Amino acid sequence: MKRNAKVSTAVIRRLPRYYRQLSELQETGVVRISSGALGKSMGLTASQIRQDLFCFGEFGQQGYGYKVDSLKEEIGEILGISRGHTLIVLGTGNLGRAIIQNFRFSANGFALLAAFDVDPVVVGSRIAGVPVRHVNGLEDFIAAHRVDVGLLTVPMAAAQQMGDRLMDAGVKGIWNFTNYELVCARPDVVLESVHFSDSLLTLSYLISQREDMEENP
Amino acid sequence: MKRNAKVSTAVIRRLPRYYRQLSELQETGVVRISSGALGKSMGLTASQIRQDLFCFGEFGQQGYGYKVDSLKEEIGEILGISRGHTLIVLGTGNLGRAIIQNFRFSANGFALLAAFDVDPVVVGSRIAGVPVRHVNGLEDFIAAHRVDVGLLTVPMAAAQQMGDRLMDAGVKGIWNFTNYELVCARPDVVLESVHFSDSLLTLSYLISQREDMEENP
DNA sequence: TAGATTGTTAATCGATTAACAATC
DNA sequence: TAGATTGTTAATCGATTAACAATC
Repeated sequence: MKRNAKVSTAVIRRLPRYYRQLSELQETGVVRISSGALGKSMGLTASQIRQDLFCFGEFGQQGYGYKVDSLKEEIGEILGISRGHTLIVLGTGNLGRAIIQNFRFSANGFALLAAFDVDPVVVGSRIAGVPVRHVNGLEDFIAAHRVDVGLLTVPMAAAQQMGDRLMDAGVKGIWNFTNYELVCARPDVVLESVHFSDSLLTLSYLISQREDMEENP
Repeated sequence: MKRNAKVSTAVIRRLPRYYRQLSELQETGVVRISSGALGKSMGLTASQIRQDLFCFGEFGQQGYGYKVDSLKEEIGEILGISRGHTLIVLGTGNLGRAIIQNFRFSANGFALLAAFDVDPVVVGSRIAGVPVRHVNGLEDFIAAHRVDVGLLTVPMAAAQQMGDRLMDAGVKGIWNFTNYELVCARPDVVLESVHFSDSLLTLSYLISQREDMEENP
């Protein structure tokens, strides 16, 4: 790795896309790829890709391009996939349960240690092998284990309170799936939110534009 | 509305956030807000907010600010919330089921008409009141009803095929929750993807940066 | 070698910020 | 009225694109 100084969020947000695209190329059996071809497959320019990678070092060979395997590996390293990150899930409602059962945490370098809930019916059980504990024991658990991230799938009304407890207990990041705009005062905690409704409303806007265009062409 | 000519995606992505923030202010009983205060609560500058709104018209009053109610209403209108959009869900696995049961479609101006699956066990049943039909009848259903959006929660391997069927059947947009990078050749169809792993990997990167900083301060 | 493609600097473009007259 | 805050244009900043020497 090279300069790294102040990588823009635009670049950071593209890194996972590169990683995903390279994984798909790898599965398809593609061994090498040029910045031009990679860009075309992702809707980016060759320049942009070379500029993005330039933030982190030199990963290609002149006249040849990039080896899919090793570029994927390098980007995975940059993303911290091999750092052994851990997380816990707060809230085992439909969404929490779905994520626990479906999401390939290990493919993203995360180990899911436990889930937490208040419902006595689920506390003590396991979901896809993951033990469900009572939220009362949250702080003790975090103190006893290294927990990097807390995933929030609690009801909106409980989001801020649970987020605060996670931050106070010392997690490094919060992955927020509630539709609540979490307030995070601590500069040492990273907040990443997945807002389904933001996504759907964006789609709604774009569709509405098309509808208008069809009316007044 | 005023000029509207070429609104950048950066602005479009902020519109749902404005809408969400204004909704929260409304619930808190806030009646008026200035661009400065709204910006502060969202981590934006006053200038940026005024510039964003300027794309669509004049919604405030000099010396006063914006009425929370009416600004929310206006932005909702821009987003197309009152257009009576409709959607169907493809795939009633854990994630599809969770979204059907939890997501407030109507709060975002969408009506969920039906879900589709191949599993004979669920076909014919209802999930949260939504009828589950067999995928074989997909095209007939879309031909018979107005379906604006197809939500994809099918297995990754089926994503492209189902996406193509939706596009061929004439939906205006696809809301993709699979981790597959859908290829959308049609310029008249809008593609919006929610990639959980992109989000987690971004978080992973940012956490890793903090970890490095703590090692070499 | 010749052709291809990178790494990297410079030029362009677009988005954000600043400024301020208009006006509530 | 005086103070506040908008709408809107101009200035700045940052991200994307272009260009090209280096080199595989």
